[in-house]
Amino acid sequence: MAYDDSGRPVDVRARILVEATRLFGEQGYEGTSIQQVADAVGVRKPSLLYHFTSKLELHAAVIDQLLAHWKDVIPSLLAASRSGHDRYSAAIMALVEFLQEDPNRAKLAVRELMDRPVEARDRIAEHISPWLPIVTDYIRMGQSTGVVKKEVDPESYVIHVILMVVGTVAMSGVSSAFSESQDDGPDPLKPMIDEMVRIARDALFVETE
Amino acid sequence: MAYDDSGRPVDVRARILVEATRLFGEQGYEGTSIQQVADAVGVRKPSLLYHFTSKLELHAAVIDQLLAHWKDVIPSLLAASRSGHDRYSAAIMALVEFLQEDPNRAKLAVRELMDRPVEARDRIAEHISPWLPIVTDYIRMGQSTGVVKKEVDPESYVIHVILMVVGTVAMSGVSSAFSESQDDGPDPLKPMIDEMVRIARDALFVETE
DNA sequence: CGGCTTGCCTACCAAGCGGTAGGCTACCAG
DNA sequence: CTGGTAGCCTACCGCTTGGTAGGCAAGCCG
Repeated sequence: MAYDDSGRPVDVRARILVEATRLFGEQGYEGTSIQQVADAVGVRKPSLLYHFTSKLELHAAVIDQLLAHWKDVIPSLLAASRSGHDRYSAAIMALVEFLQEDPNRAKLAVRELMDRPVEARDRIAEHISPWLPIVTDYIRMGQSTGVVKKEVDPESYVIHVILMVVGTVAMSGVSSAFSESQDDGPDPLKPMIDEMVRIARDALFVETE
Repeated sequence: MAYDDSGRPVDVRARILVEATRLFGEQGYEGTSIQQVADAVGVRKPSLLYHFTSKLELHAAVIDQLLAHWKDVIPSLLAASRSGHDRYSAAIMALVEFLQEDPNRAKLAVRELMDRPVEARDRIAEHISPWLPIVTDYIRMGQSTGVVKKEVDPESYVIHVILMVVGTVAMSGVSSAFSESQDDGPDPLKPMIDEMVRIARDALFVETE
């Protein structure tokens, strides 16, 4: 894919996808008109509809692209999480950073889960569930070697961690409502993310103090 | 407030609020037309607009009602969580049950946080933050008596737990995508909720095995 | 050259949106 | 009985929506 001087894709179709992802994430599918997307890209509405014959097709393309991104990131996360506390934390941090690159990814995912639960469930079953056993098997292995708490329900645990990460990034816009005065600094989300990693770690591994 | 034989409010205004809460939760604000709400209630659109002079006012009323519910529930949760592991778990369960009564409460809250982060932040600061110190002070007290882990960041911890509960209920429609075959039974969400309570507990209290 | 395809455009459409005007009925107070 | 108000209605408004028809310039290919 080609990019221009300011890092945006030259290809109009790709630029439409970028703006649609952003706007769908910020405002939701129903809250975004294809006119808005066209304006953001800098083309007329019928030109947009030349590339994506309907709003629904545009939506499908946005989701496909998001899942394609996931497919790239997941294997590296799996590789990173394969040994002990530190690398496990690093894996979660990598997921956080992937989502924080563009917080609309997280928002978009959350919206999708609420707006189209049935379709979202099917897409999860197709694209994400296949690698779930890799993680849960590994957790069970840790349980048998005594590294991981035996009370952990592997499937539920993994889902909760993912939900917590996605949720935290998606709601980042409101996090400052709680920590009243200390909202300065470059990354006001950092204490939240640190605590999240700690929760996930403490709930998984047996104490070794 | 008066109710008819099937438990629905007789008062039209109250019935509009019930249906609007449901539809805004299921489809979002932009995804719901006042025509749909009117149809669900069984009145004409202008009749609805007689009770709420605009769609925005209807939305504000729905959110107000949700917050009023919260205000009733929070004190009982606080009272329940005041002593040890078991009652802490019970408090989380009470919150889960409050949200599960009508899952659209959770969905609505999540949508609000994403769609209007600024306004949501203000409302949280007004209605919910006042209660936060009560919980965090109690956690800090537990830290000084050695019951609660000293690494816990009280503010972040509480927010994560709330986020996890609300998120789990809001996404309940897709949870069955992961646990493939065992989705039978009366409450398929139960293992998820049990694991959530365990995560929250293990991340808070020091181990006493 | 001539024809075809690609990519973007102007102009337009029916349908649905949030909201208003104004009329009708039932009730309640003077 | 009379005037006012509450509650709901039919009819309508301007505007935006997703989507279509069709034209026009540029480039590719025989």
